[in-house]
This record gives sequence, C-alpha cells and structure tokens, in this order.
Amino acid sequence: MHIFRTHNCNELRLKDKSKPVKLSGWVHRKRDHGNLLFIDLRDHYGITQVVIDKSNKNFSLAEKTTSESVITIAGKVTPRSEESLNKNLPTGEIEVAVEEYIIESGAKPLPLEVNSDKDYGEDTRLKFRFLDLRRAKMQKNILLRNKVISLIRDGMIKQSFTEIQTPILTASSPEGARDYLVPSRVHPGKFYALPQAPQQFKQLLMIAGFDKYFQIAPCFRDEDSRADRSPGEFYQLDYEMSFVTQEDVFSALEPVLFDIFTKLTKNFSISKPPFKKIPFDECVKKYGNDKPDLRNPLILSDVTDIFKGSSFKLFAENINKGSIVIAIPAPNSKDQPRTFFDKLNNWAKDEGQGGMGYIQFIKNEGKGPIANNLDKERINKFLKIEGVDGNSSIFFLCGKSDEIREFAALARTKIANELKLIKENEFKFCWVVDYPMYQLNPETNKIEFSHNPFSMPQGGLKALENEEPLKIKAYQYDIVCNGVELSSGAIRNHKPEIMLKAFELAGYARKELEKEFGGLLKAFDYGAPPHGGCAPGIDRIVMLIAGEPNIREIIPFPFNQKAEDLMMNAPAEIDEERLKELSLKVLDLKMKD
RNA sequence: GGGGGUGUAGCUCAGUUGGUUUAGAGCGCCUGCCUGUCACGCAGGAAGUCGCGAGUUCGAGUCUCGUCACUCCCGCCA
Repeated sequence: MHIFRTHNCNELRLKDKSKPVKLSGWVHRKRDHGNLLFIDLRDHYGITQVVIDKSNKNFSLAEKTTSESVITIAGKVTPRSEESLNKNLPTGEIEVAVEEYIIESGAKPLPLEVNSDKDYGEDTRLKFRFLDLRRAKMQKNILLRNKVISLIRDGMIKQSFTEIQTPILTASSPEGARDYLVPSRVHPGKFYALPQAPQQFKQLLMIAGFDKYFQIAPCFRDEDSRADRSPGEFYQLDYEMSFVTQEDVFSALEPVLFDIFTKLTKNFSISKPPFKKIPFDECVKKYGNDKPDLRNPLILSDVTDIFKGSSFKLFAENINKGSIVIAIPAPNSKDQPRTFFDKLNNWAKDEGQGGMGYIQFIKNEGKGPIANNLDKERINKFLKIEGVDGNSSIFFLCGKSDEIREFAALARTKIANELKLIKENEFKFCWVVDYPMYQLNPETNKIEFSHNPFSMPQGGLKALENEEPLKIKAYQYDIVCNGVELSSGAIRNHKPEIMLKAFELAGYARKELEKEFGGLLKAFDYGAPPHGGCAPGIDRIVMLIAGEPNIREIIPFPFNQKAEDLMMNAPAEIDEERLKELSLKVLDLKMKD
C-alpha cells in the first residue's frame, strides 16, 4: 500500500465498501463525542468523513489533533446507515473507519479559519495567503483561472497561433506607465526594465515571420492600485497576426472569448460572435465613455439645441457659455414618486454636480419644474428622443462637454440600477473602434497620442500630411464586456515613413524616435508584413466570470495596495555588499523630511 | 500627492444623547461531560493599552484636534 494514500478525499463511494484504504489530508473539522470522533478529512479534491472511537489505540492522538493539521489514516470503507447519510457530500454515503492514524504535520491555532467563509482583513489574508488559498472560495477562483488559461491555449492553438516567450528583462519604454527597473551588475549605472507589455517583441515576431503569435504574457507596471488593478504585475492574452485586417483580429478572439464565457458560466446569456462594433465618437455620445455596459438599455442624447435660447434660463445661459445638455431617459416611470427624482438629484449634488433636472411624462404630458419653464413645442421634441415615449421621464445634465459626459456615464448606470434595468446574468461584448489617433493635452495644449503610438492611422501618410491631426482616426480598438475594458489593440503601423510622420505630429524628433524605438524601427526597413493584434487582460476575464469585484480575489499571490508582499516580505532592503556590486547607493531617506 | 470610509478580545462585529458596577456577543482557543455527528451538543474558563498621542469634561470606547494603519476612489494606467 502507498505510504500516503490509495485514494483522494473525493473518490470513495458505496461501491468501495469494505475496501482497505489510505487517505491523507487536512483536518477540516472535528466533531468529538467523547468516546466517538468524526473528522472531515479534506484535500484538494474533496472531503471524506473518517471515524474513530475509544477502542482504537490512536483515539487520544486523534482527539488532540488540531484543525488544519495534516494526517494520514488507514482504515476500511464503511457504508453509512440510512439516518447518517450526508447528501451534501459526494462521499456522503460512506465513511472510513480508522485503524492507523499518523499526524504528518501538526497545525498551531489559526490566524484565519479555513473551514468558514467569514471575512478577514486583507493584511491577515495576504500574510497567511497559504491558509487563505486553502479556503473553498479561493480554491474555486484559482481553479477558474486555470480553466480560463487552458481554454485560451486550446482556442489559440486550434487556430494555429504559436505560443512564444518574450524577455522579462528588457529596455525601459518612454511612453506609458512607470517601469519597474532592474540594475545591471555588468553595466554600472544602467538598468533593465520589466516589460509593460511585450508590444515591440510581438511586432518583431511578426517581422520574423511567425505569422500568428500568442502568449499568456506577464506585464509589469508601476502604477497605484485599484479594486480592478493589481499593482506590480498582471497577465494578458497577448496576440498578434500578420497580413490581417481589423476584422481578422476580431474574429480570432471572439470565438475564444465566447467559448470561455459559455463553458465557465451557468445560465448566462453571452454575446455571440460577431460582437457589436461601435465607433468611438458614437460610443462617447451614446454612453458617455468608451467602455459601455450594453446590458444597460439607456442611451444618452445631446439636447443642447432644444434648450438653446429657451425660457429655462439656467440651461440656456450655460449653453451660451459653452455648456451642453445631455438627456438620459428613464422608461416606464410615470408612476415614480417625487422622491425618486429628488433622490437622484441629491445623488448628483453629492457627486459634485450642480444637480440633475428632469421632466416626467404622464400620458405625453410633461411635468415637473423644467417642464413648467419650457414651451410646449420644445417639450414635445423630447418625446422624439431615442428611448423615450409618453410614459418616460428624462433626466438632464448640463455642463462642459468632456466632464459632463463622464458624469452622464455614471448617471446612466445609476438610473438603470435604480430602475433595475441591468440583467445580472448577461455578458455583453462589443468592440469600440475608430479611436482618434491624437488628442489634445489640456494642460500643455500639445497634441499627443491618444492610445498606442504604433497604430496605423486611417488614411495612412496622406491623412497625416493633409488632415487636421485631431480628426484623424486610427485602426485602434478596445474590447469591452459589461462596462469593463478588457483590452485594446490595433492594426500596427509597419511603414517607417508613416511612423516618422506620426511621431513628428506628436512632437517627437526623428533622433528621439530612433533612440527609443530603434530596434523596431530598423526592423521595418527589412521587409515588415502588415500586422495587428490585441491583448485582453486575463485577470479581468477571470474577475467577470467569478463575479469578483476585487482583482486580488483571483490572483494567487497578489501584492497589497501598497505593492508589498506581506508573506515574502517584498520589497526589502538589500545588503550593502550587493548594492555595491550593482553600483547603487541608497540615499538617506530621512534627509527628505 | 489628494478625498471618503473604517479601526473595540486571536478573528468577525455590537456598544444608545458623553454617565450602571469588572466593555459585551459569535467564532476560535483551553478544561470537563458526551458512541452517530456532519456549522455536533452541554457546562465552565482564559483572553482587551477600545490603533496611537493630545485636548474638552466632574466623567471619554463615545466629542474635538493631530497622527498611524487598513480600505475604496481621484491623480496615474502609451
């Protein structure tokens, strides 16, 4: 017999009765009846009840065993009597009557209970992550993560993508987030950087002729954390394809996502490929931002023209000063009481807005303070807005274009939630396409790349030379699910002359470009295929399927909010010797105060 | 760097307008009893610098100020 186990803890059934077996696992829970003791023995696979009584020489040893100790028992599979069946356990028809009992590794009193789903503070959970990971929810989430990754591999390999690793120690990139830097021993004063994404490498792989590449790619960015953003590192499904249009990039990913979401959820309705495509400009107009939650049926409308020059002075005057007015419909709200509108108005004020006015239509008749100050002709125009009928209400937000659209996106979600319009069991995907190539930095008043500088501008060199830069679109796109931005991607710019011009418009001199992106730029001079790709965030996909609002719930060993690993004690101070080796000197930080 | 929320037993939390003795509950832990439980039960016990510091007050877990920690958000995230 094997020294540790003949079966795992989720294997034994009635058909195994009378078999001599050996099991190993953790003491999940003990029920001590004095002369009779039940132990729920747990391993990765499940739980089996083992029973031992006073007649056994090991009884007192078993009684003394603490929760989460690791034990090995040998004994006989015994059917349970009718009254003592446990229908909640797959192994609930049997138990194992203990003969041999060995404590492999005792456990001290626990800082957190493995056998409960009680909430613990995150510092406790992260400090004792190995215990936290034993708990049912974390086991489930990590297994889900594994399934997502394995379905990604299956789906990509099936489409003849080649999985290729790219360097972890590479060069710092000038654009984007802060890099994590690694000092070089061999080259004093010089640094490697961890990649923020394998962007340049995947383009070089296309130029190298690998045609279709993918990788479960670790990405490192030194950013501050959010609930949906782990500081330090995260993973992307990074992929890139040669000789493709935007449509080809989409149709490579769509079946993979559809497959993952379909196989790993129950009773959810999932967008079927091809996913909806929404141009960026239209998206911002209709939803307020570029990551729409399409489960929400409400659509924003610009009603500035209707209020312009009207007798509703508050809006009319602000419009003259350059403000716009956005309408958000609230369908079937003729019976909503005054408090419904007051509540939302107060919410808007709490969020720092002037307020959120409204018109309530009851049988085509407009009511409320705004309606009282507007002529009938204008009021009737509201009935023609998308998503509005004679029993709707309309909320209005007035302000400067960019800021008020951003808030309208929040209000759209808030109103839909209040009216319970968002279905919980849906995953709705869309592509946001035609991103602008450039945007104006309001602080410096300079033109900068709005997204990825390597994207191909629509219209190519001609557009860059002849058109107003802020009007140029790029073959640049995002994929969004339920209001969560999963990734962005682009058809790349593979022509050096277009790239030089594109960077020139963003204020980069040729020399600068050659210094920062020399490797890639040089490669374009030796036969570069047209190519494009995308890189959806794996952590966010797992979050969506797991229904977890916090990214740290689906990462085995995440940093805390301050980018520390409390279990491994990272980051940590380094010996003087090793600093010297790296030609580094730590400044006295107290000097700063 | 900025804003909001939280901080009471090992853990999760309650604690009224500032006033009732020794600041409570559940889980965990320790002791005893218990041979059919499955969140076993019963009886008892240990366990607290109410984050820290100052202030107001006859009196502070409770109010004020400062500070620290945790958490969510803004900035940041080509």
